[in-house]
Amino acid sequence: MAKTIKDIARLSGYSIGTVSRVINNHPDVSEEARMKVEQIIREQNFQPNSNAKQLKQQSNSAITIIVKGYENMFFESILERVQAMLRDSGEEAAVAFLDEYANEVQTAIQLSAARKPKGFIFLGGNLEFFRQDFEKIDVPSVLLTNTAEELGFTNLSSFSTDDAEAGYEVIDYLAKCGHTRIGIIGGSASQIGSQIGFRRMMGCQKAFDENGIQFDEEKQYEPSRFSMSGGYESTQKLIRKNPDITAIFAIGDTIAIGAMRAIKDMGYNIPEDISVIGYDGIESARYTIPRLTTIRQDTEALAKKGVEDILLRINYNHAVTNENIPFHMIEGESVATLKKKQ
Amino acid sequence: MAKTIKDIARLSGYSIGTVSRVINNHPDVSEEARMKVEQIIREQNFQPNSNAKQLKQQSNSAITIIVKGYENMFFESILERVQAMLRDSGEEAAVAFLDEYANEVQTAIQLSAARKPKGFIFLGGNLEFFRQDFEKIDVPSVLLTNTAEELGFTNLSSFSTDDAEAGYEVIDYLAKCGHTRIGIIGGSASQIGSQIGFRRMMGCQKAFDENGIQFDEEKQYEPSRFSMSGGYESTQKLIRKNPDITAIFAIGDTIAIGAMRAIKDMGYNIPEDISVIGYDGIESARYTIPRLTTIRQDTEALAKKGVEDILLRINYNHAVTNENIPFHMIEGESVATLKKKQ
DNA sequence: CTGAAAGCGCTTACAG
DNA sequence: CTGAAAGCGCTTACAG
Repeated sequence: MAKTIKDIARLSGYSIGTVSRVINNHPDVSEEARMKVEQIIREQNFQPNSNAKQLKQQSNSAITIIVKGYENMFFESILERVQAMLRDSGEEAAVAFLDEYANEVQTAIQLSAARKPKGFIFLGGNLEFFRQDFEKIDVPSVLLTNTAEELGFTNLSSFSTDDAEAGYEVIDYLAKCGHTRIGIIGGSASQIGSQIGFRRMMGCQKAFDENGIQFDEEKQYEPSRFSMSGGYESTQKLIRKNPDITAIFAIGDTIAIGAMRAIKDMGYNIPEDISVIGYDGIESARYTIPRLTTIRQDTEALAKKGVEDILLRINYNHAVTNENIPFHMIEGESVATLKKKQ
Repeated sequence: MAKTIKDIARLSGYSIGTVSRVINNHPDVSEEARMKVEQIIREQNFQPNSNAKQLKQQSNSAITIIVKGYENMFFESILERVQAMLRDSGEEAAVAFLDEYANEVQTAIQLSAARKPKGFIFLGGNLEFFRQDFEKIDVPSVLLTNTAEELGFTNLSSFSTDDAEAGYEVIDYLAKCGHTRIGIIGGSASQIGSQIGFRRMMGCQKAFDENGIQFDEEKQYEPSRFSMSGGYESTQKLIRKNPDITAIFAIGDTIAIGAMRAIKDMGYNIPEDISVIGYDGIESARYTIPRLTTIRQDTEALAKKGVEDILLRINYNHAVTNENIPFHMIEGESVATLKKKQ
């Protein structure tokens, strides 16, 4: 049978009020009482009931990590890091996996009502959902891999990669390698600026323009879920529409891995016939055959800064931060340099 | 401001007792009252306070999922499924990632004292740790991917694949394909029967014997963490020790993916020079180039049965179950059939 | 079928 | 410094 604060009170000879004060390190307890109560607590191996405590304090349950997408290996690696860091700080972490297209803010609102989490960490997020409903959330939150700066919420920090800049770099790199017939897969570019994919596309467009390359979104872009099967299918569609394509930019490594397999299954070689470039820099990308060329997002920094920021804001009255984390391109073996046409 | 059951009572014109009965689907409520109360709940977007509920019901905090290993993609896929199923049942899930070699039972004991979880789901586990300390855990628990049958705990179910049988099938398959110089990587075979790797090895040994194939563990086996980098390194070691090897059995797909990359980097082709066969049947294995031949563990069944079992045992007095889930081999493109020597 | 009331284990003004 | 007591939001016998 679990002990309660009442048992400790009885055993120690003090009241439950005093026991509670000892447990919560209140200053106004005599040294004598503190010693005695602590001894009994140790003897009885007593642990306060967190339900009662939280009910009374109107406080809050575990920090909740909301992961958008079941099959996105990039988020999985961040999740593992975030949970481990939270754990090292003595914070429990609840996790909710959501469909990639689900409304993560609605989910957070529901969880808020039911369990009052201390805070939320979003792995991926659609800014439109935040704009609509995030005001209903009043606990410190962090958005990872997308920037929330433009929203201006005072309880939402964000750490992300400069997606436009990275998108620019990818296309510019392909152009410098001599590619002019380039396809892009992944995300849903049509969304009005709220999605990761959109910002990456903006950067791409700039690089197309600067390099004088034609890009017909209708024809050379194919949306895709952030999954291997999504990448596989959208690549098939893209190549059927554009049989003369020489390079594909998959805006997520998970998508890229599906793309590579599709290219192979359609009888082409990578990179001889079609080059592939990814985005994220997940561990798997270092083991594909051929190795994937990709943009490496700094997972450790993303996780570390996100966790530090939320812990600080949960415990103190710190202001939010919106920060871009540097990225860099990793050259693998999946991009070919084309001969210049004379 | 969050609504309480009191607000719903006031707004609906019924008492809080009746509201509570509606929420908990008690039978003795008039249809009329049920409709009215449910309508108000919907209108107000009311969520019961789980702290109060759990306090009253003397129940406990979230079901905790303990994942052994940070980089094992097989566990990641089960984790996502388990969390989603728990969520659909209205159960919150806390997650703790541990190092592959950490003591998961000690971790569970610590978490028990601090938060009294309703139950534990272990993704992977070392039977030796369970034997030593699991008696200290008194909540319903489930071990996934390893069998706990021999331990006889009355609060620990287990669902797993018949590892010995599957190991046997792998080696027998390679033998039938004409392979006689076979290497095995992954796990730590030397452990005394407690580890997954050991049971798989037992099955392998049987197949070696039946097929009259030599297997010198010292020379043809290489331990490895369940990670891509682990697979990469152990494959390098194995091939250096056995340059004439024609097939490698990696006892986890994550390991196998590392192995394939290592083989390639050493200048060999798969499967022409060296065949590779994996274990688990993770999604990534369907996208490798070449596609990985592997043993598919039934992830959905593992997750589904594990969750159903723990929910039943949390709420009722059901007995534990120890069940083997059927597996099957998926033939990919990573195993070559050798010409019979005359 | 419904309401009034006790009580889950805790925290925290309040009074002394 | 300490105790008695109210109350957090819920569930559930009990009485009607």
